[in-house]
Amino acid sequence: MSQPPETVARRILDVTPLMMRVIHTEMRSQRAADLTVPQFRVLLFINRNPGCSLLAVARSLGLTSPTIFKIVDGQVDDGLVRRQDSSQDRRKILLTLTPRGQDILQKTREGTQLRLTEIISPLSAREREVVFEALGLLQPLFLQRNEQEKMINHGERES
Amino acid sequence: MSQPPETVARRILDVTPLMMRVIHTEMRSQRAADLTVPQFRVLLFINRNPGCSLLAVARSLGLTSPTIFKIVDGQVDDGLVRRQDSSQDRRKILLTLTPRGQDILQKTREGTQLRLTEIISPLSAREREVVFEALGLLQPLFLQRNEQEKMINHGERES
DNA sequence: TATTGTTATACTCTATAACTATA
DNA sequence: TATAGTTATAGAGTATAACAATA
Repeated sequence: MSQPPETVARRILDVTPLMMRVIHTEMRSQRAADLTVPQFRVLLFINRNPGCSLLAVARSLGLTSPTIFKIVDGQVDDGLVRRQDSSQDRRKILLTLTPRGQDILQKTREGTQLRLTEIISPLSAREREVVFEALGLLQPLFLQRNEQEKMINHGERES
Repeated sequence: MSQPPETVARRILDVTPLMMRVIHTEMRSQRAADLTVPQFRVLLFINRNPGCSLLAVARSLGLTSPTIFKIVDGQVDDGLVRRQDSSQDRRKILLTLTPRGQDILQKTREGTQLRLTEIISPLSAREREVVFEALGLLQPLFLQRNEQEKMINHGERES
């Protein structure tokens, strides 16, 4: 009845890329305002953490600062993100979403969510409950892992 | 108790990129033979379908032929994939894994699976069962969706 | 010295468009 | 005419290395 951890891990490895591919395709479609997944994630973080720094974004996404710099730079050009100098610590910048950025974020989220809703529509109420619970179990584990990898990288850089 | 489809969809959208990020990082690490996720998926498909054509790979992954061509071309250069001309239909090529390709695929799969196993180790037996069942429910839905999108693209191209 | 952001460079993934060879 | 593979081109994501400004 109960699955060994390796079997569950294998299934995560099989299914996650499939889901990611669908999410990616939907976000690039015109319906969802044509964001890439990393762009979407950056907007999401800034929306949840207005006034955050560039490095805060990079750390939360598990990416490097040049990577985030380029993405944010493009979003500033596109009028989605506002970049201000911090008066507290003049090395830092403060990132916030523009109204347009908020709008695009919401449209993308709604569009993608709608598509995912269609895809899972064959599930019964009980099956939806199972999926919901499962992802709720996985979320903190993978969040924590992202943090740990960040710290490991930090340690390696300094050694 | 039961979650509406939109809530479940939202959670898929929240959690999938987190998992994908961990999978990506693990595959790029030296432990797992340094493949990208698309490279891994190509090797996986050829391994399951020896003698397949380039377009078969592209369709199964939901990507275009130039994209797959470049990935496969690099893998042929790296000695992971063998590309032969088909004697039946001389437009086609036959793709197979070399022993080295099989070896790298297995090492990558094992390494990534091991990392995922570590990450989910806090789960109880019952929780593992929930995760396993949930992903088993999602897999066919997202597989089917990939196929549908492929056909939609086909239709649009011909119109 | 350490941190924050930035620039330079290089590589991979991805798509569209256009092409060749074959059916 | 249609299909399989290829090439050219362009844009986005990603990392490492090196740098300037600030703390």
